[in-house]
Amino acid sequence: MATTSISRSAFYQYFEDIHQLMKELLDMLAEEIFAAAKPWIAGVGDPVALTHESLEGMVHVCYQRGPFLRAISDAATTDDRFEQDWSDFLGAFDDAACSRIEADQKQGLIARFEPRPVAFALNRLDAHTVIEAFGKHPRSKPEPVHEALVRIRISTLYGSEWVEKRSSNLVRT
Amino acid sequence: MATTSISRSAFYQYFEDIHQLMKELLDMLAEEIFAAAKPWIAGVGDPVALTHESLEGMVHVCYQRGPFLRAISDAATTDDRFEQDWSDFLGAFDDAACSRIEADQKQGLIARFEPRPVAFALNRLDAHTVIEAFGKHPRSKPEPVHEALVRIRISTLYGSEWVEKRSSNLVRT
DNA sequence: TACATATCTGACACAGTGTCAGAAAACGAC
DNA sequence: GTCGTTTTCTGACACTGTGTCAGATATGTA
Repeated sequence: MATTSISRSAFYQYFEDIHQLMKELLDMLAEEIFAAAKPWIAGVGDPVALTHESLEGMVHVCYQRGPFLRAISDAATTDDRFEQDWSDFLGAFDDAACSRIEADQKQGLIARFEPRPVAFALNRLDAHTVIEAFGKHPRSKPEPVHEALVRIRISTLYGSEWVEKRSSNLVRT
Repeated sequence: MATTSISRSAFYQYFEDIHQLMKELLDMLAEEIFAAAKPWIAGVGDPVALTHESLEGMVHVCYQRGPFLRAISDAATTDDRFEQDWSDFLGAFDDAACSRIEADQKQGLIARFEPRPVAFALNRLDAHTVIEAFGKHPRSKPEPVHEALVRIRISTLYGSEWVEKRSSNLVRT
């Protein structure tokens, strides 16, 4: 508040409390991130390419909004109510990733394993990697982060042979 | 303090401040976790088996100490000094994982990619998966978490073919 | 100008963290 | 036991962050 022109009291006329401020920021960010992740979540076509595309969008949004993302994630550790909101946000991604993995398993594209713990772990991977890499200035460069996330997700889900194939294709074109 | 028999003031005779309390807890936990992770970090032999062993130990320790781990991780988001301590702790793992990946790349066991971002991402994966899975009661079961972390790390580093091979071996024996 | 509505502010209350002088307890010598 | 010394503990205070509220100020309108 010290850096703004209005008083602390005036703030409470626009937001019920700090929790609600963070909640609205989270909702805005969630919308952007879901939109970016949509290709892999709901798209049709080569799932390896869709993974690449979704992670590219997700990394791009998080690179831009890094400090917001970090503030939101930090707030989740101090406010009991907001912790639930943050958990719901990540949980929605877990559900979506789970569904996609199950669908691809039925098509024989992904090996048969319990999807829930792997989806959970991969989502914590993405979330906390971008939070730590982009949350504080100076931020990491987005490209190496994107490449690492793509490599890990594709190796885990579709097989490591697709990682090198894809990168060599990209080099040739 | 309300749940203890001593006063708040007495606490400050044993610890300089809350930061120092968390720091000592972190140091204790770091020792346990480093010891558990040692096989893959510094061991010789089949790296796939060593990965499995290290993650088993790490998951076991974190399952037991989950609430402590979570408290420590949460403290890092509110205390500037402690944030640095936590960052150093994770950074030490990044360095160790980086070295191991580079060594295995020289031996041709791991594909040639930039090791730092992948090591960073895999460590955030492990850390925040166990924190969220084991940090709050009721805790998740450790076995599915371990299996997911093993699957992801082995697929990413040594190739996804080793995941199924290993699990089929384990079924037969 | 006068009234009504919208917006803002200072003062207060309460919780969390750290400090400090002095009280209480433990110990040792006689 | 009773001093004197050292260790340990406590209540009161100071400072910061969060939220509330009555009343002041600004804005719009007839």
